[in-house]
Amino acid sequence: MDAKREITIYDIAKEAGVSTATVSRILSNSAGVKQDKRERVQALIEKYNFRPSALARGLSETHSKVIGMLCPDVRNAYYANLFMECERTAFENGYTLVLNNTFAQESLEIAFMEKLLEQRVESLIVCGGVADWRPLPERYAKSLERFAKRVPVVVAGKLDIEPCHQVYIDHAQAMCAAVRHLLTLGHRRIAFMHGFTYIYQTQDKLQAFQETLQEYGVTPRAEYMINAGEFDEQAGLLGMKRLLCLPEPPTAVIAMNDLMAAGALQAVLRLGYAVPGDFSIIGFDDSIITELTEPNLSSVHYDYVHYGKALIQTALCAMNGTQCARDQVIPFRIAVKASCRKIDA
Amino acid sequence: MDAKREITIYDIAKEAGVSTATVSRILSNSAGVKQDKRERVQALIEKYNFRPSALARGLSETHSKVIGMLCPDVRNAYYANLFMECERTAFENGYTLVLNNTFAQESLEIAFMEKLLEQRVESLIVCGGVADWRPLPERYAKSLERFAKRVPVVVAGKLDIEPCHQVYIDHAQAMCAAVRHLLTLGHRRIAFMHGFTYIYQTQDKLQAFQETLQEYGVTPRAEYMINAGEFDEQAGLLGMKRLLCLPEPPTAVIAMNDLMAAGALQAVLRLGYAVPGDFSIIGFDDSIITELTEPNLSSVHYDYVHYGKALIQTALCAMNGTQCARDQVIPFRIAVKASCRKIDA
DNA sequence: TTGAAAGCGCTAACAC
DNA sequence: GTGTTAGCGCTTTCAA
Repeated sequence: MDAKREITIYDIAKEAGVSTATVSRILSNSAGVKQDKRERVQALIEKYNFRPSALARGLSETHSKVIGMLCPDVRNAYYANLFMECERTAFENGYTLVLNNTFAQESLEIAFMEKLLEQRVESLIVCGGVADWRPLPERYAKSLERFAKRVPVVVAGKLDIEPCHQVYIDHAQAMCAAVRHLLTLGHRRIAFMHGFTYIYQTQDKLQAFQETLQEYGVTPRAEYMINAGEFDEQAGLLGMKRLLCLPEPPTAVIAMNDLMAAGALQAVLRLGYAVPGDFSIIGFDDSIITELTEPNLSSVHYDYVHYGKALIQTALCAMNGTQCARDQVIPFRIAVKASCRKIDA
Repeated sequence: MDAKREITIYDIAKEAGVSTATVSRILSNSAGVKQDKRERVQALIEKYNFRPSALARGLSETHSKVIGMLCPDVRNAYYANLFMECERTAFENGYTLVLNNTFAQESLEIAFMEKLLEQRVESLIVCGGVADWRPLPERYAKSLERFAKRVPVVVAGKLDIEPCHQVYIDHAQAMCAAVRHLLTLGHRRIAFMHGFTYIYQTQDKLQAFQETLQEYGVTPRAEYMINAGEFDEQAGLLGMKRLLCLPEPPTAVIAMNDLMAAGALQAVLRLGYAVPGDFSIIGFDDSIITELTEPNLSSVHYDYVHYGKALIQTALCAMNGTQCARDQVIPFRIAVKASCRKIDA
């Protein structure tokens, strides 16, 4: 299995009695090859199950036909969705998408970037991770900047590094919509449960949360804005417990994402309360998680198909030098499910 | 950004006044290069942020340092877990893992296999998808067999294609454990909700389910073995509804996976019953899903770290010709959470 | 310790 | 239409 050399274009050419150029032409399906030769070569290709080496081809054509992608953790449904959709469009365009999980560790992100650079990816898609931190670590910014000088990088999120393209969700607007949704349902005591504040999304949402409330004449209360630390279900559960202990608990809570919303839901149920009977909950991402809990969670929905497509298409454009917008905003909408109810004011 | 040629080893060699061989030696950190040259070259590498082309290197060394992986859908937590762990060990060993989502579509799987072949992956990890079908589609078997003739393929599951290695869970034993767990809790009316029966896991579990019950003097009932079609939460929900309509519903149900278990849980709750008060539910995979529902779902747990490591290590062994077991079984255990309770017989 | 040069497998001028 | 040949960027003998 090991000793045997891979069969090459030379072998095929020789046995078919043609030149390698002819075989190459047939491989790339270019016109101008006599039918008989074409058939003879095809037969040989079948016979030996010959597949041209992408390495050699890439070296020769000086392009790898691969796009790199960085995300903190595909186990997170949000990134899994993005990856899927990106892979789909990349594949449709003849590209391979190589994904790396960075766990939002700066050194790992940089290490993967170096590796992707060596692999001569023709573009890089950065989803979350250190790119979301504010302020941005200097070393990271430098790395990304250097990367962007060689091949286009498009960020799924906001990132003001000059040469990077950005495709993102307007979290402020999204938060605004979520708040309004709850206000419309009659809620006035609304809480926002977030995670670490060094993530720009947290900052944007936090600000929009307060502004929107004020806009509608509701004074934001400090005890209703809680930092749960992490962004997972455990944090959501703990955070919600804290809210429930308040002398005057909120009637509705907005969670930073579905994972935290699911945790919040558990906290409520465990204490014997009902959702949406006693408390309304809404999350962000509208991932599969919203369909797994009872009740199903209302959530801010993004069009992942569109999102993924935009990411890759932007990369494609940038790669072939076509003019394309440096910024793109992905629309969202409130996916109303069963976790929020109308209350009497 | 586009016109500029990538900097090469020649550029470095020239500017440093050494040969490319010397630069190459420095890149691979081989001994026997004078300190001064080494430093000069290093400086240049830094200066230009030079990264050797993996394409050229792969072509020259005739190995790509990449391993391919096929799975139906990373949005499924089970595959996401596997991928993560595989990526980790692959990376630790200097390999890149390229994942493709095949949606369990035969033609897509084959298309991706061809593509990976072209990329000269040094090994292939196949997780689920068409490989789980029984009988195995002939065209697929042929493709896989041809692939395996070139590079080692290791399957995360059972697959009796001669040259493939297998790392899998003993689903029969796992089912047996799940049944015994419920029997021990006093349940006698136990149901099993599965999906399509053309998946070998379904067949194995179904058989073990019946055998184990019989072994313990419980006669399996046809109406307690339901085929819900798909393997998702919707199927679980519908299937559970059917069970609840039975004149004599089961007191416990085993779901094919956590997704279906979550669906079953919803069905129970929506009809006003309690879990585990009125019904006990247990799933398979022990994915994050089990932590998102209330109550948390008991589930059959696999050690994903071990699983992923075994997959890659097997590939690594096979690649360098080291002797290694063709079959490996991954241990499991029952992760007891809150969805099953003891009942009086 | 170092360099020259021959590949690795493919593509794309360029010539016929 | 088809073949010759010069790269693509790196590694690795083989000599020096």
